[in-house]
Amino acid sequence: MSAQKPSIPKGTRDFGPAVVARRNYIFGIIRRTFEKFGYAPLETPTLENLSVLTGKYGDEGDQLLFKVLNSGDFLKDVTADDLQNEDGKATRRVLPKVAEKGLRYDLTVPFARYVVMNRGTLTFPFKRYQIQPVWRADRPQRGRYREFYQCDADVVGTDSLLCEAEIVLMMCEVLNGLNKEAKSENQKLDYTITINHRGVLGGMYDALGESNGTETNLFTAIDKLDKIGIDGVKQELIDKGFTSTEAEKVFKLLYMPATAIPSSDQNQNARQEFLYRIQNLKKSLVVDISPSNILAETSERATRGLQELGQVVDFLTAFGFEQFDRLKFDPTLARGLSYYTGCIFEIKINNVNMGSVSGGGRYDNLTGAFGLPGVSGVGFSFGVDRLYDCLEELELFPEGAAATTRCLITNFDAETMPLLLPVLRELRAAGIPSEMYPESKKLAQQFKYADAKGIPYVLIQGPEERAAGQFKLKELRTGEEKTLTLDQVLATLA
RNA sequence: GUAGAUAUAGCUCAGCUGGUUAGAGCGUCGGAUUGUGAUUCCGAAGGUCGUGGGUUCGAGCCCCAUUAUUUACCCCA
Repeated sequence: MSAQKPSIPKGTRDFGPAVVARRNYIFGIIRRTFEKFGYAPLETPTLENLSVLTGKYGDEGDQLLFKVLNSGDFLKDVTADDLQNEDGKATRRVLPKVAEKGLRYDLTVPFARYVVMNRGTLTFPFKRYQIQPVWRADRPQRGRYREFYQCDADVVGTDSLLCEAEIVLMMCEVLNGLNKEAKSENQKLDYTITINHRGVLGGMYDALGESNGTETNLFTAIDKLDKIGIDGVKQELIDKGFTSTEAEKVFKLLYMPATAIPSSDQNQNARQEFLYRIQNLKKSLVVDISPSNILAETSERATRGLQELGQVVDFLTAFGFEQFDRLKFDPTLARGLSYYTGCIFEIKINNVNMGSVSGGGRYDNLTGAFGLPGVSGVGFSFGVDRLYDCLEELELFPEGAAATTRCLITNFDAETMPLLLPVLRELRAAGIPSEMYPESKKLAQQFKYADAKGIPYVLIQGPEERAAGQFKLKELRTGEEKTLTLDQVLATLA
């Protein structure tokens, strides 16, 4: 029997020590930001009941769920009739009988489930963050994995747009934090936070009047504007049942001339531009709504959406937010998840070819699916795996993030090694991560070990040093060697 | 689900029009240096060329199939 070649499922990865250290660096910045804004940690099970997961992400989402086969005789409830596939629905019939659990697909739905199950004990508004892996049975490709981490922060139980404003603040704080290590300006993550409102999108649909195309088709088509261009979107709209007149109308609404009130304050300019665009769109929507129809109404949801976007900007201004140049209003932003109802967010890194590294939005009725209607929530999520790929491409990781051990004690021979164990204890007691090389191999080998592991210092006490009651401490980076007493060693390494 | 690309040493990849014994760099191991890494010099090990068929006097190279990986589309973090 030949040994099998080991492998891991596609779309999954091992994380070696150096990678884990750098991932923890990212997690740390995100976690500290969430906590600074008053979010409390939550963890939920890897497995959820399929009844919790299915139907929350649309038909495509259900397809991407990893289902877990029941334990034991998982075929015991399946009948011969179930397996008849003349109608092509055998899979649908059999699935609930053989699998009742699945891997979580995101962190928001488990959170909603948790909120409903614990509504009696929670204090609202409830702010929680959650950093855990999720699984999607997707086709892996650049920046897309089947197992990846999400870092969610959500608030439920308040409609206040302060939450939306704070999401922008947290997004900036995390990305600014990640840019701290940048050695030059063009090494930084050049990020843009895009914001839109589902009401604005809905208002555009309303502005078309009676149409054969569906609202969802309109949203997903214009979301692709930056990818496939005006003609591409137009074609897709027509394919999906819109008339070319309607398509033209959509582009008329999206067309927003740039404002021109230049001043020396870039932050002020960006803020003005944002507000100007909102005003502009508001006018367009009103003017263009079915002028021939006497019963035409100004779309209520559009008005509400634009008003809320303005409110978010006002809160940010009052807070003293100074990065309006990072915040763009983009009426074409749609985002896939169907449960969003209010503001929606997305972060793109402009100088790295990567999908969005963060996204989120408000959902007015997420807990409704679990029997608790009328609770509003808003939240967002960072994709750590994508952020990692971006930082790596820009070489933005701090040096030494990978090293754990600070000092290696060399091992001369089996007899004297135990005599140095008290020294090892003292190093550790002083809070210096240290290790003794476990075998009495030749020194070259032990030095190579320290070098390969990125250990900065090697401590030596051979017969000569012992006779003098001293130690030799070598700093590998410089090659410098010093003969020191133990106290001096501790002082150097501390 | 749709379309393309790739598969050769532990890793990254060369390999010409199909022609003798399969190549490099890095890494690993040994030595130069029996108390010193990285750097320098010398040496060694390491291959069923993804797998299975076919064409040919002859296949790493051409053809077919298959598997794996990967990129783009759809969708998404």
